[in-house]
Amino acid sequence: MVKITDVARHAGVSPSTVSYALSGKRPISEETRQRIEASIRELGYRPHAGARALASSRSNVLALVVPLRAGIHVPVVMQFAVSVVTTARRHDHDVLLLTQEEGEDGLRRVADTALVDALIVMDVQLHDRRLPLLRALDRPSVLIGFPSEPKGLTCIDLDFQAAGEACVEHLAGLGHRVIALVGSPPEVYVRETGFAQRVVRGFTAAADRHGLSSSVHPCEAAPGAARQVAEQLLRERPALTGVVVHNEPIVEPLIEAFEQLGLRVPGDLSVTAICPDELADGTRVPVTSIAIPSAEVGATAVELLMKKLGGATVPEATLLPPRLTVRASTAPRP
Amino acid sequence: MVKITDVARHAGVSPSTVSYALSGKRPISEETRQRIEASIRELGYRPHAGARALASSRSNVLALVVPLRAGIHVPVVMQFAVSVVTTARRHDHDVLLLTQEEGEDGLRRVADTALVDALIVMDVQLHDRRLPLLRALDRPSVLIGFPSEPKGLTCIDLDFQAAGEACVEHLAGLGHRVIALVGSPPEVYVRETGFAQRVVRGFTAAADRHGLSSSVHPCEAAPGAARQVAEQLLRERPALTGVVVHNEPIVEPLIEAFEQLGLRVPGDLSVTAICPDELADGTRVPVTSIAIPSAEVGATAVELLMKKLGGATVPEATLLPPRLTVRASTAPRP
DNA sequence: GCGTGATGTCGAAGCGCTTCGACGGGCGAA
DNA sequence: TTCGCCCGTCGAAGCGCTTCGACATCACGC
Repeated sequence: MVKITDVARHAGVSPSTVSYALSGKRPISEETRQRIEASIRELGYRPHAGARALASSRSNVLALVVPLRAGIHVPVVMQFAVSVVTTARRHDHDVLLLTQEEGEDGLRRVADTALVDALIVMDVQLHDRRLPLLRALDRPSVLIGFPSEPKGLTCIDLDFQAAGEACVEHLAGLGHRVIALVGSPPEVYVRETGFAQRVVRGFTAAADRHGLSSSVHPCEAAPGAARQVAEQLLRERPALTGVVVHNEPIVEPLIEAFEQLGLRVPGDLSVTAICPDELADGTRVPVTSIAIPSAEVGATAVELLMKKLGGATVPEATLLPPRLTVRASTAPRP
Repeated sequence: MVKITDVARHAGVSPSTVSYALSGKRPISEETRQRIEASIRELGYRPHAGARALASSRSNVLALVVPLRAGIHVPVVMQFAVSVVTTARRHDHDVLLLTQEEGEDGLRRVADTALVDALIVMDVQLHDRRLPLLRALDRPSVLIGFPSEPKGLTCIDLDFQAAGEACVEHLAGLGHRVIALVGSPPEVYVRETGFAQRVVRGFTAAADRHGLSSSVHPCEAAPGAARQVAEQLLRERPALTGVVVHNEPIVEPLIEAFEQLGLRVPGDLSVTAICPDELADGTRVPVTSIAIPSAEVGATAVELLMKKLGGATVPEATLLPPRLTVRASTAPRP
């Protein structure tokens, strides 16, 4: 293994000079730097990560805690993770993957052993058990999702309430007067994941504001359940012309159910969804939707973390504004 | 931060004794060990990862390189990753997440800086550009998938050839005489990913062995393409009664296409697939399938790596036997 | 001509841990 | 009784890097 002393000798300088040339923490003459860089290339020098971490008390590694639970849309998690890794690399950091399963002990472990400099925690619940620990830890963290009490933490997510509102605005703008929200499975609300309730809140508030008749319907993430909800809606709310779906797996089945029940989309019924773009684009009738901007959330989370590592203070809450993409599933009220 | 000298002082022993008590590399009297463990608990001691890595030249971190490419079924990757993390933790290791995008430089970087002790590389192609590097690296690695020349490497994957065969055996056992394989998109074969060809080979060999009439049809991963293939099959091979699908996204669309064309599954047509169990179970007609055992592959990959790190030699090729689960989509020939 | 402040470089002291050689005491074999 | 050996423990020497203080050099203003 070639080490910093080898480079120093080869370049005719002291090890500390090499170190400073690499880190830029002290001025080094252009000429010396050139010589050092040439030596580094020639010898193929790579600083030892452990030694660096020990001496500088910075590992240049971020922890990413991913959820395992059922009901989480896996591609979104993956996209998020990839975006975190990519952005972290841009800041010369690597990413350690942890699973929810490891729980608080896992967080404590990687933080206390100085394996990581900072943490990103996905799928934060309203009353997440990890919150006290995250507040107490001596390393910065960023949470994806909003707990009920974000004081002292840094949180980021899509603004789900605004997303719910935006869907309603869009439908209202098209003249719809009777609308429904087909939501996530009941357990998601019980679990207090926050974002599901926020959609409901935004949906209801906007509907009220526009004087629309609205209703909310939790729904299991299975095609059969979608069919049932569709039937129920036709039965109980025959004047319905607008639907907002916040439940990835049933977007397509729900539309099909409506069509099999004789409603054309968007001819008789307009449908909008809050879901990843790939999903909205991949259905037979492309769906007007608000994207889950997982890549953007991931990148922003890393940027926030970098600022915190740099000693800057960042806002406690970062809400990404929803962006609605109009596709083929919505039309003016018939 | 509490360090090993603090523990040593508190327990009335020397730092090296604490170290040996922790690592078990030298005998320590039961009594002393007890005392040390008590001190560790009381002080909340956690060894510094960087210091440990520096002194022992073991970071206890594994690199996991995940693919990004389109056409890869994301949930499978995620499931695999989770399984790797879980198994690694069981061996007191952590997992660093790398993306394919980083390429050879990324591999070299984490290996040369001693950030990781070993590597797991997913989605290995037949003529993967990373192979020479992996062979040359001074740390062990395990590949998921088989290159054309696995000499000097350690590879593991589902035995896709046997999987193709098993599907045919199943259909043949049910009396089917005319069968077809609906495969992956053409570019997958061009890309030389190996596993797709292996399925074809197994399929064809088994069909020949049983004297069945067989054909192979690459297919894009889109519902429209599924429909086209279905029509083509009905037109060109009217006696067809058995189909093997190796293309996750179109399993369901293909079955639907057949049914819309007037064929009942499994009444008129038996369908088997090679796909994740969740997918096979989630369709309207649950599909008889051979699972992609991602969790098992991940766990086994880690175990192999641990053996290699322990100095043991492991087989170059590990092929996981296919397991066929009979569901509702196959029946005896009408 | 001299103090002053950058500028560029060096040497040495750690960072916290592992590991090697050494050593004292107890035990069985001779 | 003595020799040798194993067991349990200690001290010290690193592992490869960063960083702090020191120092020499040079340009500048007065």
